[in-house]
This record gives sequence, C-alpha cells and structure tokens, in this order.
Amino acid sequence: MPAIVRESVPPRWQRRKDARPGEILEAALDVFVRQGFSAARVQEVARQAGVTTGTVYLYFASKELLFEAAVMQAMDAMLTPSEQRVRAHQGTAESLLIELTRRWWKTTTTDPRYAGIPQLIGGEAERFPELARHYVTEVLDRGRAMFVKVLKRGIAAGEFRPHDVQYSCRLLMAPIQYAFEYNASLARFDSRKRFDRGYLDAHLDIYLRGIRC
Amino acid sequence: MPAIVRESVPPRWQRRKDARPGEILEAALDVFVRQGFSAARVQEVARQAGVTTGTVYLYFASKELLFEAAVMQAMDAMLTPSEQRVRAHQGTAESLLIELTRRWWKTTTTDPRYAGIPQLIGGEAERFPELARHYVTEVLDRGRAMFVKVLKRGIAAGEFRPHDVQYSCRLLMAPIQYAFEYNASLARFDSRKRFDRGYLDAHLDIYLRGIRC
Amino acid sequence: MPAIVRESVPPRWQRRKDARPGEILEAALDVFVRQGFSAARVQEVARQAGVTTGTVYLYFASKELLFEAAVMQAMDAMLTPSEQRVRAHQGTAESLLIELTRRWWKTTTTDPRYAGIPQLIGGEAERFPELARHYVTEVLDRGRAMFVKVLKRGIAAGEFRPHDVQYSCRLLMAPIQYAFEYNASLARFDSRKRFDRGYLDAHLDIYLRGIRC
Amino acid sequence: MPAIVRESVPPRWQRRKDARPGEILEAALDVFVRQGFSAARVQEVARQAGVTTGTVYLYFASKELLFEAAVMQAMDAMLTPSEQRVRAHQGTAESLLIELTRRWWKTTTTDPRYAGIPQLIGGEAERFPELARHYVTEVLDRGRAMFVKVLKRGIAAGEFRPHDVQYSCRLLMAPIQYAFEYNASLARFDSRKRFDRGYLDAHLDIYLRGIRC
DNA sequence: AATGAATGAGTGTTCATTCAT
DNA sequence: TATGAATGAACACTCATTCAT
Repeated sequence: MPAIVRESVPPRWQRRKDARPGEILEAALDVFVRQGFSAARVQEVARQAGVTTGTVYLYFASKELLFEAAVMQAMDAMLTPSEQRVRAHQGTAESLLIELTRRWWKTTTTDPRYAGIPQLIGGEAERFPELARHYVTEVLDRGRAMFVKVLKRGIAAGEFRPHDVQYSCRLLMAPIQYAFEYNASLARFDSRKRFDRGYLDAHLDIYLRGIRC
Repeated sequence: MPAIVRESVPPRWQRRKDARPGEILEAALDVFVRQGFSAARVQEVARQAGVTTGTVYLYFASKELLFEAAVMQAMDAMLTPSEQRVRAHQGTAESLLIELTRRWWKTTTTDPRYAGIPQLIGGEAERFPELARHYVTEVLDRGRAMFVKVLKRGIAAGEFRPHDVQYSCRLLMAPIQYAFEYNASLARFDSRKRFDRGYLDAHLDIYLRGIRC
Repeated sequence: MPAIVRESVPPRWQRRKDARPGEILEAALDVFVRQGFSAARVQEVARQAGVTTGTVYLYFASKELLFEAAVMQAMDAMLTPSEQRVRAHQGTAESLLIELTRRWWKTTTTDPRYAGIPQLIGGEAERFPELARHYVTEVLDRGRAMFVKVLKRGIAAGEFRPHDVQYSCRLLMAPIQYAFEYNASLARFDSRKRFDRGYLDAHLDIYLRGIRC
Repeated sequence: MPAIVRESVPPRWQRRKDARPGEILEAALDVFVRQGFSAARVQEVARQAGVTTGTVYLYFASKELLFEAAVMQAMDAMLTPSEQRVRAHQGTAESLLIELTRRWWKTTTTDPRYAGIPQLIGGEAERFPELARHYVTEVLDRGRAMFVKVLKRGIAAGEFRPHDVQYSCRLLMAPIQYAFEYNASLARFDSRKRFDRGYLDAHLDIYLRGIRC
C-alpha cells in the first residue's frame, strides 16, 4: 500500500548502516510471522540470519525491540508508491481502481513475505499497541485515503453512484486483505483453494457493478 | 444470654466438579484469544476461572489440550445453525441472503466472545494444524455450502445473474469475516471505526447490486 | 530370618485393628518395592488397596509414615521363628545349617513379596536411617546370631575347623541375600538365570567343604 | 606514587565447555547414588558441579538422559580391565583367582565412588530397563566370563575338582558384590562392621577350600 | 468412616539475556 | 565485532496433603 516520502523520524527501531542488521531483521520477520512473538526463539532468528545469539543483541537491545524493528521495516516495505499513480492517472476512475487493485494483489502474491504481517500485528496488538496504531494510521489509513480519492473522483465524474466512500473503500479492500491472510495461514488446509486470481476478478466484477451508476 | 455468633468462615474451596470444566474453558478462551497460545499463562486462566493452577490440570492434561478444547468448543458454538432457515425459507433468495447475513453479524457482535477465534486459529495454525483443518472443514466449508445453496437458488430463480458461486460466496463472507477480525484486534486503534452496522448495509447493497441480473 | 516373641513396643508405625490398614500396607509395600519411595505415588497405593487417597491419610499421617509402617510390617514378617529350631535341633550342626538355609531360601522364593525389602531399605537408608538401623539390628543381627550359634556348635563338636564365625556367618548369608536381590530386580534382564535351586546347592556344597575340618 | 591496586573481581562464570560435562556427570553420579533417581534434584547436581541448573541442561537434554549418561560412564569405569591378566598369567589358577579378586576389592574400596552403582541400577531397573540390561550383559556377564575362564583352567589343570563353573563363578562374586552394596548403604548402621579385608580373606579361604580337589 | 475435588509448594525445563573469551 | 557458554527468572506440570461433602 502507498506512501510517498518518509520524513526522517528517528524512532526506537533504528536501523544500523551495515548489512547485518538487515539480514537479522529479515530472518526475524520470517520467524515472527510463522510463530508469533512469544513462540519465536531468538536463537532461531539468529540461526536463520547466519549469526549467533549474541550478535542479535549487538544490534537489538531486546526481543521486543527486535520484533518492533522487524515489523516496522516490513510495514515500510508495504507502503508502495502508488499515490503518484493516482495523481498522474488520466483515464477513468474505474480503470485506475482496477489497476491499483491488481498491482496490490500482484505485489503481495509475488513477494508473499509480507502477506502475514497484518495478521501478526493483529495477533500481537495487545502486547504491541504502538505497532498496531502505527499500522492502522500509517498503512491502512493511507491506503484507504488513496482509494477514497479515486472513488470520490469516480463519483464526481458520474462513473460511480453517490455513496459513503468510507464504507466502499473498506469494502474494496477487505476481501483482498482477507484473502491475503487466508492464503498465508489457513489456505493450506483448504482443499478448495479459491482465493486465487479468479477470486480477485470476481471481486472487482461484483464490486464495480455494485458501485456503478 | 446472647446466642453464639457463628462467624461465617468461607470455605477454602467449593466442590463443583460439573461446573468447573466449563468455567475453565471459558476463561481459557478469553485468555488465549487475547494473548495467543504461547503468551498465555495457565495460571492466568486459572485465576480468571477462580481456581488454582492444579485444578486446571485436574480437567485438562496439558496446556495444549486445554487450548484445543477451548477452541473446539468455541468453534462448535460458531457453527451456523441457520441451515434449517435455508431449507424452510419461502421468499426470494436475496431476502434469505440478507436475513442470514444480518443474523450472522448480529450473533457475533452481540456475543463478541468468539469474534477473535478465527484470527487465533490462523495464528496458531502452524502449531495446531488439526484445529485449523477442523475450522476450515467444519466451520468455513459448512458456512460456504449454506450460502452457495442460496446463491444457486437465486441464479436458478433468475434473481441473480449466472456466475461462479464459489467465488461469490467467498466475496459475501470475506468482508464480514474481515470486519470481525478487525473489530476484535485493530479497531481500537482506529479513530474512524467504520466496520459498523452501516458497513454491513453498504456491503449488502453493493454486493447484491453486483450479482443481480 | 528368625525372631521369637516381640515385646509390645508401641512405635510410630502402629497398626490399627481393622483390616483396612493392613490392605493399605500390603499395597504400599508392593508399590514402594517396585518404585522406591520417591517415585511411588500415594494415589497408586490407594488404587491398589482399593480405596481413595483420602482414606490412606485416615490411617497414615504422611507418605513417610506409611513407608515406615509398610517396611516395618514387612520386616516383622521376615523374622521367622527359626531360633526355636536351633535350640531344639538334635543332629549335626551341618544338617541344621542346611535345614535353616533351605528353609530360608524356600520361604523367600515361595512368597517373593518380601524379596525386594532389603534392597529397598538399602536404597532409602539416607532418607530413613532409623529404618535401616532397625533392619540391621533386628533382622540382620538376629539372623547372624542364629547362624553364629550353629557354627560355634559345629566347631565345638569338631565338625567345623576353628575360624572366625563372624566372617563365616556373613559368608553363608551373603550369597543368599545377593541372590534374592538379584532375582528381585536384575534377573529379568539376565538370559542365564542361574540364581536358582542349583545355585543354593552349589553354595552349600562349596561352603561346607570350606569350613569342615 | 602507589600503583593502582586492581581489585580482582572474580568473574561471574568461567567458560569451560570441555570440562563441564565431566564435572556434571561426576556430581550427578554422586547425587543419584545417594538419593536415587526420583529423589535426586537436578539443582543439587548443578550445585555440586558448581554451575547453575540451566548449565546442566546445556549438556544433557533431560534428567533421565543425565542419569543414563552418569550411570553409563560409571559402568564403563567398572569394566574390569583384568582380562589381559587372565591371558598373560603364568601361575596356578588359584593364584590368579586370588589376584583378580584382591584387585577388584582394592579398586572398588579405594575409589568407593562406584560401589553404589549396582544397587542404584537394581533400584531403577523398572524405570531404566535398558540400563539394567546393559549392566547385566556388559558388566556382569563379562566379569563372569573372566572368572569362568580361570575356573575352567583350574579344573583342567587338576587344581579344582570338576563342577558347574556357572555356579561357582557366581559364588565367588556374590559375597564380594554383596559386601560392596552393604558397605555403600547399610554398613554405617552396623556396629560390627565386618565386611572388611578379613571378610575377603575368609571368603577366599573358604571358597578355595570348597572347590579344590 | 470414606470420598475425591481442590490446593499449592516444589520440580523439571526453557529461553531471553549477559559477558568472558 | 562476534561468539556461545553460562545464567536465572519464569513457566508447565506434578503430587502430597487437605477438607468440604
């Protein structure tokens, strides 16, 4: 989801200059997504990063800070620079909506490393409220704002019938987000895996029919 | 002569063999949903159930079995008992769809104890695959089958345009399930809490327009 | 091993008049011999005695006292009234020695319930020194005294050559006691089980040749 | 100007990866022999080894495995390395028998650390059958085989009268093994401690007279 | 007397964190 | 920097003992 230029806020989860911290964060993200915060073992993170336990603590003062840093980095990576597309786009709102949605789907399913992040954040919201708040305000709200802009443009242009875009933007996003979560965790137990490309097409088909004039 | 005043010493414990398991399961569900399996403490479950740790192990042989029992019980309670409505219904497929959906929404939001279960199951799918499989086959698949039946009936009756109901049933359910998960975890960090009744109405509005002939 | 009339010493390990305590003690002995004191479970004792846990504590104030009572009772039962035979015997010392030894062997192997007691006492000597002392003074020393008496008589009669009977009595008993312990624990892992009747005969044969004039 | 005095702060711990396992095993053996498996506390083992509980688990995955390792090591150390003496010996079978027996006695009483092992193994045979089997086949059977060889040689040479050496080898060993066990546990409650060097001499005296031609 | 559900102190074990090397 | 052996606090689980029934 979108984002433009990030102001240099120096938060707790600072990244060092070297490559090491990055490798550790990548490994951490993987382990945390698969196991959750509590079940994840720092040693396992170290092993996957190809370092020893002590090294992890050389860069991150605690497991909690490692978690925060890993998730923050992942969230940053989720903020795709799609907002520029919104400004630059010349065609209909509908075509833009389709393009943005397809790109989102493609990005996430191509690199599924981050598909489990939202579920992880939701699951650890009790213990890491700051992270949850960050996700809601910096990732979700920004994505919503982008879609809201397009939906409003479509209404203004007479493409879409007038309606509460706060709801419709959520209804555009929810099936996609649900699909990502499902594919990341439960899909493997489902014999009828239907959260595929056809699912997205069906979604856009029904959804767009539903909001057109 | 004053009667001897018996100071009512409350007994150190009560003997309630039949009630205990249920109370423990209820407490366990609450704790597990909030903290996840690993972060949850058996002692905390015991405390919430009003017993000591040992008592928990009197009824459940291990933390894992306690978890499974709690989630299983909750899943059973989630099983939509609406299938009879589908058989009995006389009106249009659309009206039935609306009724079923509204009932589902109402049940879950009225008794929000179970709203976090799917997220919990998804988060622990790696560690409890059996539970995940059970959820997919016994809860999700049955719910899907119910909606599929109504959608097919609607298509047959000419209410809905022909389409792949495997997708449309998922698209009917996904926004609702996503809303439940969101409300159970992230909503509290969202200043614009819009996964409310209006959201459901908007969903039905857009969705039904989208599949009508 | 021998003993005559026991003076009525009222020790901690008092037996109640009922049958219950006896059944519990019997079960306790069995469990303690098989598992040792620490590994034994009071519940298991109760189960084998056909009562519930609480009942055990109705008769024995603690697991330790139960253990002491069980072992004491068993020791009492090991004290066979053979000393009378020593006094009454008319034949040679050798024939008496053979008779006493065979009787001891027969008694213990016929009713192997008590074969494991000495090993149990030895294993728990650290924790139950009183019991160990009792075994040494009341069981072992008495048995030794009996055999010493016969050996001395044999020497006096010119049957056996003069020697230190403190040693020879121990050397008469040791192979037998070792055989009991072995048969009670390790024999089952031994493919060549040779601590049988032939072993006893060989013992008497070699031993008697060794002490004869 | 006085040199700065460095107060020698002792390090919180030493890093001794190679030495640790051995030290822990030694401590473990001591504790297990004295208390038995169940009564022994891992913490006590750690304390005696001069480490913390966690360190024990760094080298041994569980209390059971620690037990097995400790007993196994001790058993290996018990394996009579006397077999070469049997092959090399030039004198009479009797003199060899005496030499082997005296050496066995001396070794065990000089380093009495291992005197309690057989009793420990016997006591835990129910819980650790593998260990018991190993003891019987690798320690007892090998010791027996050694003595059997010498006894047969003696019979062939006309030193000993013909007899079943399976029994006589056991009768040679049993009084010694019993003495070890006794000295390791009950001897301290015995006012007449006679399982001493004189006991061994008496044993050899009687036994050899018993099997000579 | 008898029961067995409930207790709670204690034990084995894990793992985030530290620090001697 | 980097290591990984060592720590110790915390947790799951057990079981002797109690006591309401």
